[in-house]
Amino acid sequence: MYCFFMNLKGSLPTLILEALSRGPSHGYEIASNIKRRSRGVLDFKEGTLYPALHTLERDGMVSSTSELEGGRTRRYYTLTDKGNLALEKSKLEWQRVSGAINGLLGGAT
Amino acid sequence: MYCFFMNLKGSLPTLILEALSRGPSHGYEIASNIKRRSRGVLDFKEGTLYPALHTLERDGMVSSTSELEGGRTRRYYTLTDKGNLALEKSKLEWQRVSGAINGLLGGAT
DNA sequence: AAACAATACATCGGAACTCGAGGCATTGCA
DNA sequence: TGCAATGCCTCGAGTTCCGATGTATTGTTT
Repeated sequence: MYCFFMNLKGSLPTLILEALSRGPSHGYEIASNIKRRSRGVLDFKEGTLYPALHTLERDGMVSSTSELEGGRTRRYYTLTDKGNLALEKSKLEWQRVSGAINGLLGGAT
Repeated sequence: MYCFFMNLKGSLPTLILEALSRGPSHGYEIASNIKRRSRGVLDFKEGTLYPALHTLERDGMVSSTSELEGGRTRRYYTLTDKGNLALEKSKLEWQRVSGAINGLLGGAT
């Protein structure tokens, strides 16, 4: 049964920032939170998530500290002011674009 | 001012099929209709549109006939039954995914 | 008449996003 | 002992999209 993916390229950075706006977190936790809170609809893989986190840090959207907890290495990410600003902008952009698509797919003229 | 693109990878084929569900049309007209009906928010370029149309035809979602009108060559595309089915599926998928993102960006738990 | 925008098609290279596969290591449960 | 879950990472491949470029006609403006 043919169906387009609707990958929503570019939504992951925004979703990561949104997750971090609730407080510092680490990669694995961010991914599982997005999956859980979307009831499994949004399920980004590790090969996508970690590079995205690195890019966000490179661009100053998040900062990170590596910590050792219970034998496991965790890299905790924190939202920066710049990242918070980008989050707000991206939320508006999402509303703008998804609203437009809804208008077309919903049947508006 | 940093802001993520929200390219919405994969939405163009669905938008094309939706445009064709209103009747046969040609590439240039499909693009301008999407732009006009979305009030400029959705503005896919030619380098994106024409390859997408070719892929849709290759996959049997649309069929085309080349016609000469007023000196201009126009390739008219028509939605096939397969394309119509894919459109319905993709609409549901869009609601599923965009709804999930709305849930996260809107502040739901 | 010349210049230009709009219409109309197409292809190509590069950038960006995502996945799958693979690698490495620890904890905890069966 | 084996296996799932946790936790990090990288690499290659596929897909989408844009910008640039090319070709050609129509209609408007200067």
